[in-house]
Amino acid sequence: MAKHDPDLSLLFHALADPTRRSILTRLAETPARVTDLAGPTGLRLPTVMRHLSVLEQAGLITTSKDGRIRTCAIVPQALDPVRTWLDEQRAIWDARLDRLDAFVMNVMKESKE
Amino acid sequence: MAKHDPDLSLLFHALADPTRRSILTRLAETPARVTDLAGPTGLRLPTVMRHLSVLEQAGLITTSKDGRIRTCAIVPQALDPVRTWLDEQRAIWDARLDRLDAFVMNVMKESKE
DNA sequence: ATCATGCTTAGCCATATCGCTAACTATTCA
DNA sequence: TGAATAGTTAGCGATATGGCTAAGCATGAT
Repeated sequence: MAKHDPDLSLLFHALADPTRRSILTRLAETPARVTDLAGPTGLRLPTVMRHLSVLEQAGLITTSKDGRIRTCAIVPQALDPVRTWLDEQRAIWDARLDRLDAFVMNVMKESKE
Repeated sequence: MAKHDPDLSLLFHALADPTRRSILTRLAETPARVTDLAGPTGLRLPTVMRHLSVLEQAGLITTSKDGRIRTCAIVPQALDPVRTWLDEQRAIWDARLDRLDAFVMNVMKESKE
């Protein structure tokens, strides 16, 4: 069985949370402070901090601190591995579509029990 | 903040595990029985079963039982929402790239402390 | 009828996740 | 200097995750 990129696990896991996806969407608009990000979520600061740290460890955002203010911004190319994996899978999956179609037909026939 | 598709959470979460991605890759080759999938992973059957159930709930695979044998197959279009989300994000992220570039320059300057 | 095969269920254990509060540090403003 | 602001750290509790074993239940072969 194929070896699989650990980075992909981090990325997918980071993207699996709705709050984190909101944060990303918000950051796509413009960089923002931690407090700015906490506001719309209705979550407490430490909670948001943790989400940010997950996003940062996955490489999806960068943060930098100026005085007491930490500013967060997306890292656009961070989604590239995900896109690549998706493209690879689509290529393989589509290549087998004919075989799969036959199988699905079989399944549908069988599941009429 | 935008509302986010719960299906995406299921999909991303299902994809976040290397074992599950291996299973998907294996299934892309050809449909397989549960035992066939368990073999290469080195995991026990109940463990594999759980992974399969996660994949099935995310809509990534279908399974059907013929006699005592359960056969699993990928659902090719299941990745579509992921791809759509990725495309949307890229559109937004790229649209802000100019602004972001300016910000990143700023960050790099600041982080030279 | 019996036995092996293939899957399924129940349940245990260790760890991770996601939310919180409380308390702390560090900056900025008055 | 003192107080407000922005973030951080520590740690709690409930739940989810990912692995396992043991035992159960069908089905297929002898």
